[in-house]
Amino acid sequence: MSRARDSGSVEYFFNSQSLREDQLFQDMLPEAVKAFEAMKQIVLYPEGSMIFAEGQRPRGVYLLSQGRANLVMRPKGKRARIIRIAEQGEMLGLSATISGEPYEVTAETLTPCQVGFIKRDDFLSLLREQPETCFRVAQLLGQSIHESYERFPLFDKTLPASAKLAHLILSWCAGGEETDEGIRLRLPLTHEQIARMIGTSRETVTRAFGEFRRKQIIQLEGATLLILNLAELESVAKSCQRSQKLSCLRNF
Amino acid sequence: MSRARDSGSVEYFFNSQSLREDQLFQDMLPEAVKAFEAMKQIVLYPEGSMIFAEGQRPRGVYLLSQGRANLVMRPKGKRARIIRIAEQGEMLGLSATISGEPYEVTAETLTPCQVGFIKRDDFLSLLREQPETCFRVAQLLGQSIHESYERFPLFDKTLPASAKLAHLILSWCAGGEETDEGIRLRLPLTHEQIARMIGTSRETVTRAFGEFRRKQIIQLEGATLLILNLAELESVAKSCQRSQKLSCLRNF
DNA sequence: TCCCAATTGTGACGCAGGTCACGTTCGACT
DNA sequence: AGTCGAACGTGACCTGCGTCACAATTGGGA
Repeated sequence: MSRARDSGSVEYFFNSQSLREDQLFQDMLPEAVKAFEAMKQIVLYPEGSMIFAEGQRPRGVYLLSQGRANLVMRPKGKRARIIRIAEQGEMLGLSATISGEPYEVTAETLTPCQVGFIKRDDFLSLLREQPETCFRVAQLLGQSIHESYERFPLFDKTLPASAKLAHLILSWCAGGEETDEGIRLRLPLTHEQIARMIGTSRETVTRAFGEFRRKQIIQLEGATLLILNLAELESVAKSCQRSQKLSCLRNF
Repeated sequence: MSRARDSGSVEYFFNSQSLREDQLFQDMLPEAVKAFEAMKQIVLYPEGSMIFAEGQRPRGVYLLSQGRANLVMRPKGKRARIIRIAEQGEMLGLSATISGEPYEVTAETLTPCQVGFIKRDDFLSLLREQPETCFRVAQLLGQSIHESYERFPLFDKTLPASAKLAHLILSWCAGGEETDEGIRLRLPLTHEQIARMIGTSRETVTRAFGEFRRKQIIQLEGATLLILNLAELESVAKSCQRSQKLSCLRNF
């Protein structure tokens, strides 16, 4: 598929900090880790295949050990909304597996993926046998809730599209590389994908990028993004929607 | 404040099913419940006061035993967005208390409230002592994640306002009373509050209600809402945004 | 090297809905 | 019953952005 947007060892910056397998293993007793590994079975998925779909009864948790996957919601009849892009090391389907509710999102592989799978029953009984692990999982779920609230502005209708794009870019900065010109980072996403992450159209994303470039806020060279004016970007992100121009004028 | 919108024994239908104290107690060992109760301290909040604010380091969990509270996010400089209205019996601040992340939302009392409070350290050590409770809490968090994804359409910009209102109304139906005319339920919210739940303006809510009434989908008498045509309401909720009229016409 | 499909860039147009400005109705309290 | 503030109802206007259409790049494979 496509141009060389994802060639090489791309590192994503805006992935989940919490739902990572290593987050779970850290602090875990060695034998717990061993039991965990023992019940894990490895499955390979080709690019573009579906790991699970929203609405399905939860079969268990998936550990994305290799590859990258899209987490989307598809309100029927509409373009799928990208909730998040999951990177290697993440656990998928955790909340559904624990609560027994259906999977909330659909996971589709963006690259060939190697995935570890643990059946729901096995996972639950492991949690009951290992209170430490169970506690850790509860913490991870709590963090994951926190992260979804942080993503909230991206879904907020009342923000103008440029503010949402600014928000998204800012969320990537953490993983960027500081230079004396500004923060430099790789941007291995098409405008189309970005549009589906912030709930807008491809053209609007293109135009917003153009506007940022004109304002010297960012600079683009291929898939490399250079943030020249972080402060201004932050102010755009906050820009509290519609111009109050009119109200101001009226005061005269 | 206000007209008699909330006089009498109002029952809300669209509250959380998962973050309820009784959900937690169910299946809990009697002594666990007792330990739980023992560390709970009761606090009274007058109407309009704040229980906790988004961004604050978590002090502990709050059990809303009497009264009603607003959970809002306030992107600074903008009208607060109502995430959910919490009813008596709900636990607030659970995910933040467990994960240690700051509270994600602000909780403000809409009526005088009686609230039980458990300090974070106490709560955490209780979870470590009682694996059963810990497991139960993890399940509740999972369910709570599921519920937030269900609320997702309300935040989706691409849906027209009327569809989001329809969604919201549908989420109330579960608690309604079946009659031969349709589902009857109390609607103790102002248009302004509803607007802030679906991210639109007060006027738009008023107009959407008017449209539903004209189409004989609903009927309003004071704060009582009668749903005449459930099927039509569902179809409005799904109405997949912008009219494709133009594209259709072009086919000829 | 050339070609081609996938991306990016840009203008034109239309409309949903935010905002303002009013008028109307409701219900609580005196 | 009269008053008054809150909530509801409605028209006018304007803007952001979705959509369509088409041009200009870009980079990987033949």
